[in-house]
Amino acid sequence: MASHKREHFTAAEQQLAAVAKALGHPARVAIVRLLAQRRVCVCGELVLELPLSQSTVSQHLKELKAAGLVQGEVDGPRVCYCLDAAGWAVARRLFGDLLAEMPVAAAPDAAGCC
Amino acid sequence: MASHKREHFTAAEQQLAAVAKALGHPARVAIVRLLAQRRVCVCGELVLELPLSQSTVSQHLKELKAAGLVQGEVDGPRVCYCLDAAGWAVARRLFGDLLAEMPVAAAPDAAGCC
DNA sequence: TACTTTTATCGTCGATTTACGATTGCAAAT
DNA sequence: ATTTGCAATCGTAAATCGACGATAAAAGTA
Repeated sequence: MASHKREHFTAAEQQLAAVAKALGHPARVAIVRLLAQRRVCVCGELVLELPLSQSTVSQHLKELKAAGLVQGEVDGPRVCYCLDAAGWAVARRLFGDLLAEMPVAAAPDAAGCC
Repeated sequence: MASHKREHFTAAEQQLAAVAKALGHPARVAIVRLLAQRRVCVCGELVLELPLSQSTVSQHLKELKAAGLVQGEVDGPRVCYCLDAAGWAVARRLFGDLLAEMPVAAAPDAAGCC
């Protein structure tokens, strides 16, 4: 249906893109995994585990916070970072909805494009 | 570049980041959804559905192809794009593995960070 | 107060992304 | 062979990203 161009993308598309973008860097994937394993929690410990400088890690944490995947609470002189369960619930829903629309490789070749 | 702390990131982390990055733009999310709905299939039709120029859409398709989520087969003068089921299977596994590590909001507050 | 520790922010740099119009290439039709 | 139509690529410009060192801010300690 050759309709007119859409002014914007849907809210779900933009939210999903935002979360996916936050996970679109190996360092940020590594950070959330480290936080999930509870092996580390404080920014300084993350720096020790990652091949990045302190300022770069802090920047990645800022982006993960902006995406709602991580939250940090001040604990004295340091900051304790942990995963935001609510944010991950949203991410689960968004990715789940998208993947539900996508093809399953039931048929081996299954291309059958057009 | 001058990184000398630990090893780099795992293969899974890099693969996941690559797929997430490909989905990290609303236009690319919209494209795969349009392809999934089978409403459109050809580049030109995608252009009509999106608020982007032909060259920009082609560029997004190229990135989705590079990420293994889309494949295009030449069909006469036009190109028929379709989702790559194998690529989506990989994406499912990568995201599934990551989400399996992430917290579920079972416990309401559950922060209990440190 | 002064000092230390920890993290956030600033400023900068190069690389990449995003977008576009214009051009090229390719396959079918004339 | 020429024309037509669609898609990929080129070239370019603005914006963003990713990284770093340096510096500031905040909190505890001496």
